[in-house]
Parts: sequence; structure tokens; C-alpha cells
Amino acid sequence: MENNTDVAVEQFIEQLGLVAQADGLPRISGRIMGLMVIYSGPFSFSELASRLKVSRGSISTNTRLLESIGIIERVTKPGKRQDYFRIRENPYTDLVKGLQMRLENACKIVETAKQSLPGEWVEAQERLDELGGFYKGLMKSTQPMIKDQNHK
Amino acid sequence: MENNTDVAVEQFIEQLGLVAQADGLPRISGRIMGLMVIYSGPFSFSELASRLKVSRGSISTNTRLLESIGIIERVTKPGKRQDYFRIRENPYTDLVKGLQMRLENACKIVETAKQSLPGEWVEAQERLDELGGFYKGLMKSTQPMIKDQNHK
DNA sequence: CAATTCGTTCAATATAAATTGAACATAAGG
DNA sequence: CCTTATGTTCAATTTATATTGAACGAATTG
Repeated sequence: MENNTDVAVEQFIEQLGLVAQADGLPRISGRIMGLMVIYSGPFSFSELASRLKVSRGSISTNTRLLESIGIIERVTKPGKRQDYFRIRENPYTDLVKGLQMRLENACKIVETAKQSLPGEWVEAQERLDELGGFYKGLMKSTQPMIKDQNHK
Repeated sequence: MENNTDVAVEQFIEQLGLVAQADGLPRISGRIMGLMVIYSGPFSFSELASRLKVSRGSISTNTRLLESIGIIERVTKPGKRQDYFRIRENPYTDLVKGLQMRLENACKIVETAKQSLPGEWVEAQERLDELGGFYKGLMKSTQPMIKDQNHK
């Protein structure tokens, strides 16, 4: 039987799954994040699978994804065989880095187009500048969110 | 037979389709944008369909989408029956508005969780604050990109 | 070394989303 | 009227992606 808090936790986890989905991440990744925001962990591999009721395959895929984008880290416990996972320090700066990479890519596309098109196409060049400026502006304004951390 | 410029245009349109996809928009929406960044337009409904080689149904759906998020506008020409479309002035500020709305939503989810969970869960509250702070930070840093425009 | 446990991989499946194309309503023209 | 052009809608299809579950290798245990 579930109390109010359990329901709230479940809702939060589920909603973070949806937020992740809106950000282009798999829903399960968001749920893993949600779980780890609520509870300190670290969580073992199989805890994640049973707690979120998803296959071990999905846990494997999604933990690796979250690892790769810097949200969680894999840790081990002395004497324990299983992998454990927990949220990293400063986990969200890397999300901004991901955004920046996509913006960088978009900038390059615009830049390439500018150079490949005739300079006489003045209006096209202008609109390309406008689009490129938009991407650059976003990059610049989100730059401060990337605080420098201890790079090991 | 295609010259270099045609190829460049085609590539740009296609790549903007992919950028749109990465942003959670349908690919065709990106292609419509790309076309309109290169050529002044306005484009008639059927021009879009034939030029991009997609069905009229798709044009209808995607032009309405782009209209709704403020990227393009529908215009008419005197004596002409068809709808025409072109890129709006300041089209990209509304993209930021869309981002802000998603961030706002995420903030609410975090806020709701904070209030529904026991205050004794100190670490959870901290991590929620961290997450919420991240969303708020992004909102604040992108705020300046929304320049005020003439609201008709 | 047999039996578990663990994490990964990958083909199969399920799920979600975009795209099409036919049917439709409206308006215009002849 | 009849025909044509226009844009929308929606069920069917296609396409893309996420998720599962079985098979596998490696490591551990008894």
C-alpha cells in the first residue's frame, strides 16, 4: 500500500521521464535521473532494474548513455561485484555542453551555406547571418552556465 | 543537371531538416525553414509541396506548426487564391520562448516534488534545488534573447 | 569445474511519430 | 451546374526509436 510520499516520488520520476523525452533522451534515462535525484544512492545495477521495473538491457543502455553525457557516474564498492551508479557532482553543466555542441554544429551548417552560395544573393546571406547570429547568441548566453570544474 | 549552388542549397535544406529533428521538430518543418532562409518567397502552398517533393498534407501540417511557433507567417496576395508563406521578422525569438516554456514546465515539476516530499529528506531537497536552479539558470540566461517586438 | 551472477550485445518487438494520400468542404470560374 | 483549385483532416502507412529478452562472455563462488 502506498502513502502520499510514495505517490509523489513516483509522479516525479515519471514526469522527469517525460521531460527527458522532450529533450530527446530516452524516457528511461529520465526516470533513472529522477530516482537518483530523490534518493542518494548509489544504486546497484539490479536495484535500478527492479525499482524501475525495466529490463537489465535497458539499464545497461541507459546508464551508459547517462554516463556518456556526464549525468551519472559508475562507482564500485569494495568487496561488491556489482556496478553502482550515482549522480555526479555538477551534473547539469554537461547538459549545457551538449546543447553547445548542437549549436556549434548548426553554426557550421550555416557557415558552410554562406560560403557555398553566391555573394550576390544578398538577402539569403542576410537571413543566414540572422540564423547564425541566433545560434551564436544562444551559445554565448548559455556559456556562463558552464562553470569550470576540476578536470582530472 | 545541377550546378554547385543548387547542390549547396539542397544540402543546406536537408541539414536544417536534421537540425530541426534534433530540436524535436518534424524534419519537413526544418526543410521549409531552410528553403525560406535561402529564397525570399513568399512561397505558395503548392510551390512548397512541389519544391520539397512532399505531400500537400505534410505542407498543411507543417506550415501550421511553423506558424504556431512563430517562425513563418501566412500571407495572401491580392487576386490570388492560394496561401503564401514567408519567414517572419525576428523569427527566432519565438524559438527561445518555446524553450522557456519547457523550462518553466520542468521548474514546476521540481517545485511540486519539493513541496510533496518530507522536508526531512534534506539531501533530496538539495538535489531538487540543484536541478531547479539549473532550469532557472537556463531561463535567466536565455531571457535576454527575447527582444521585445511590436505586438500587433 | 559446475553453477551463479553480472553487464553487454543484438535481433526481435513494441511504441511513438512523421508522412502520405484519399476523402472532404469550400470557394471560384466557366 | 459542373469542373477545377485549394487547404484541411484523418486513417493507413512508413519510418524512427526505445525497449525487451535471450544469448553470450567474463568473473566469482562453492
